[in-house]
Amino acid sequence: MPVVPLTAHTFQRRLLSWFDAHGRKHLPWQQHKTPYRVWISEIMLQQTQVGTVIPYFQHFIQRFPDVLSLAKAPLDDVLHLWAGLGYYSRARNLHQAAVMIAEQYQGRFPDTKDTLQTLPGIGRSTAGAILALAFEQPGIILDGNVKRVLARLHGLTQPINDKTTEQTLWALAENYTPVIRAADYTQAMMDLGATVCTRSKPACLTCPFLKNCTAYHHHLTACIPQKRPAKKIPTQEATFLILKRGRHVLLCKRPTQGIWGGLYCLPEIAGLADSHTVIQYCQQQFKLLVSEPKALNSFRHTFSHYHLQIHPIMVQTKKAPTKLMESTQQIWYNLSKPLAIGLPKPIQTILEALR
DNA sequence: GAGCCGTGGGT
DNA sequence: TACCCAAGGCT
Repeated sequence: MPVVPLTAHTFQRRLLSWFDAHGRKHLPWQQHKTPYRVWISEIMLQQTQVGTVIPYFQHFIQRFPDVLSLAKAPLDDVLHLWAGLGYYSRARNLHQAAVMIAEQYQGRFPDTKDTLQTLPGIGRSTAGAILALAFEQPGIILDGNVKRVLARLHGLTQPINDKTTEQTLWALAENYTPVIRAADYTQAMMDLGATVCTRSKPACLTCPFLKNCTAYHHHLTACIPQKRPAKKIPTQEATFLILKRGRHVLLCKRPTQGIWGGLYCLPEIAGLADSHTVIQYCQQQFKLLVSEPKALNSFRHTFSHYHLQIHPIMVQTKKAPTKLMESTQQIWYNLSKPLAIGLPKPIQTILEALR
């Protein structure tokens, strides 16, 4: 039994019919749809699951309901609402893009592909998504969902991240993208990938393209998309210093580049530091005399490209904070009155335990 | 262009 | 446990 061929027009018609019956239409960013809300959701959804994004989206929109409110806000406020979501360059880029829209486009959201792609954080696929979802233009998306659907439909067994495979997929995505109902089509492709053509255990028997799917007919569904060779990630160790003065804890702002860029963190000593090293460090870095350090339970935090074994160690000081020591780079964080700043997830957890 | 950039859920 | 990877983009 051969695979039934499919024209672009038939694909569109059947996908849209499926969407009308089974698509998602009640996600928060689909209500009161504006380019701004679509943009925020698309950035949050980069490499992040829908269920994780929803509460962040609600809080973010409540605090920054439009581009101008976002542009006017301090970056620390933005990072505060982003804290825990990860990939913090997204938040920094979002803020910078909001400033650009306010200053260069008079607060009017850009509506062309090329202009959108000049904004930091918006690449080819996100630009296509915004065009389609917010402006009903035939923007082309190629995210993980679309790649999986198209690769299976066409039986592409090559590694999904190959350059040539990528080009093939963009061409296929363009071929299928309709001129009308661009928003529904785009949402439908993502919904099909997210709810039917899932990575594991796809619901092929409910798929509108069952008869047309090369992967299904050749029993290749489980092999497509082919997973890239897994690279093992290294483990690093660091000592995180919990430097307490009464109800205050010392936090340092991290540099913009690198992990947790722009967020506030506990002072960090590379490797596993012993008591003597910690006392010496406090004296040299902060001019503080501290009590005998007390090591807390070590735990592991995993990033996208390495593990970090964290060794928290607590010390106390009685010295009053000086004006010299308080700066935007270095703050005494009041455990009883949390500031609106960005804190990495493991730091949130540690501070929470101290409350 | 390959490495960098977070976190949580699924298996 | 360990590994995969999710509505990617930037350098």
